[in-house]
Amino acid sequence: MQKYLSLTENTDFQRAYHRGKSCARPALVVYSNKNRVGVCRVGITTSKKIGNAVERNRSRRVIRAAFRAVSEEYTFKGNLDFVFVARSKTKYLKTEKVRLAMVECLREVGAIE
RNA sequence: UGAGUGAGCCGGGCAGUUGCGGGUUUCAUUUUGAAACGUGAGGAAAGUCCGAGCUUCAUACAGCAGGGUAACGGUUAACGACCGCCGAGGGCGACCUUAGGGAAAGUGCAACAGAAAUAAACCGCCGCAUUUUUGCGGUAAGGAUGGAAAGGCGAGGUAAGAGCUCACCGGCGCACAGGAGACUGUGCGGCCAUGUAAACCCUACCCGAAGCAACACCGAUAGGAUAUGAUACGUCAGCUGGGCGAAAACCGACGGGUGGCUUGAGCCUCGGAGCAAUCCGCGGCCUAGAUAGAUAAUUGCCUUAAAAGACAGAACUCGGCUUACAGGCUCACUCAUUUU
RNA sequence: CCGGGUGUGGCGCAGCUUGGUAGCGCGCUUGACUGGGGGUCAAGAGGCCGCAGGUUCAAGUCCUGUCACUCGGA
Repeated sequence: MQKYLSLTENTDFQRAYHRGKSCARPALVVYSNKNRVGVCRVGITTSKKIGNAVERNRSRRVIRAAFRAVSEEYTFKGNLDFVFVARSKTKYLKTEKVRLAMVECLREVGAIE
C-alpha cells in the first residue's frame, strides 16, 4: 500500500476549502484539490463541535480506516489533496457506512472512476 | 425482613484475522525497507485547586509590599493533603460536620425598629419640692423593639432598686491531680469585659521567580551592531537597595531537527512495627512515550437474564484534592419489627 | 502550561469597593391625547442576581468549591 502524507499547514486547508471541489453527506464532508507536491495528501478535521476528545478521536479513526479501505480499492486521478471534515453523526457510524459515503463523494468530485 | 451508616473494590475476560505507533533482534541498505518477537490510555488520564521533583535565571541577595496557613499530637520529599485525638454543633444510634488563634493593642461597622446599640431614663417605680401640674434627683425589677438591652434564676435586702449579699448554673483567673499535648476533673477567688477579624488589623509559622512552548546542542535563512564606555544592554517578576554577566566575531530572531522522554519519593507477594495515616525488611518485576499526534474493522468461546450500556483519551514526572460516572461486588456496624 | 475577565427582568447594562431599599435604557401590557396610525404622556407587569455550601442577626455584594462563556501571554 502506498504511503500518504498528512496535511499540516493551515494554508493547505484554506486552499482546499476555497478552490477545491466539495461534496457533503450526513456522514462527512469531502474537499478535493490538485497539488504540485507529487503525492496525494490527506487531512482530517474534527472540530470542537463534534464533542469531547474521545468522540473526536473516534471520528478521526473511522475516517482514516475508511480512507485506507478506499485507497486500496481505487486509484486516484492525479495528485490530489483531500480534506475530510467529520460531522456530528460520524462518531455513531461504522466504518463500512463511512466508506460508502466517501466513495460516493469522491466519485462526484471526480477523484475516482 | 425493612431502613440506614462507614470503608474498600471492579469498570468484562480469553483467542484469531487485516491494519497503525514505539521498542529489540536479524537481513538488505545512502536516505530507508522487509521479517520475527514483544508491547501499546484511566479510575478519574479530566478540572488545573494545592504541594514537590527537574531545568533555567547571581552557586541562588536583603528590606518593604504581597500571598498562604491557623486547637493539639503524628505521617510525609512536601503540602492547605492524610491519620489519630480534643473542643463545638447535629443525629434515637452506627456515625457525620467543623478556615477551630487573638474582640482587656487600636480603628471601623451594627440598616429598619426601638427611649437607648456601647453607652442609655421614653413609660413605669421611689424620694423631695410644687401654682397639682410640672421640676430636680435616685433606680435597669417590669414594658414594647431587635439577631443582640449588659451574666441566668431564686432568696435576702431596700424609700424603690441594683452581684449590693448569698445558694446553684455559666464565663474568667489561680492552685492541685491526670494526660505526650490540645484539654478534662476537683477546690478557691471574684463579677470586670455585646457581636463582627471568610472588616481593616495583631500574633505565630511558611513562601525568590518562571515554567518541558522550560532548557541544551545542531542547522539554514535573512538581519542588527562597527568599537573600549563601567554607559547602553541583559538579569531575582511589583518598589527600594545592593550586586552579577557580557564583549569582537558577537547579538538576539526562527511554523526546522535531535536530546530533554521515562527506572521512578515505581509496582507486586510475604513477614514485622503502629489504634491508624504510614514505615522497615526479604524476594520478584520493568509496565505507552507520540509530536497534527498511534487502538480501527471483524469472528468465535466463556461469565450473564441480556455482551452490551456510564463518565471519559497520557503529552516532562510524581503526591493529594475536587468534579463526572451505567451497572455491580465485598466487609464491618446501627436502628426498628417478627420468631426462637 | 501560565494568568485575567464575565454570568443580574425578553435584550443590552448599573449596583459588589464601604453587606440591610435590586435599578436604568430599549422592548411588553393597559389607559389618555388623535377620525385612524405614528408619536407623546401616565400607570403597571415581569428577577429565588449561573449553581452548591459556608461566615454573619442579615449575602447580588464576603469566603470556598463548581459549571459555562470569553480574553491574553509563552
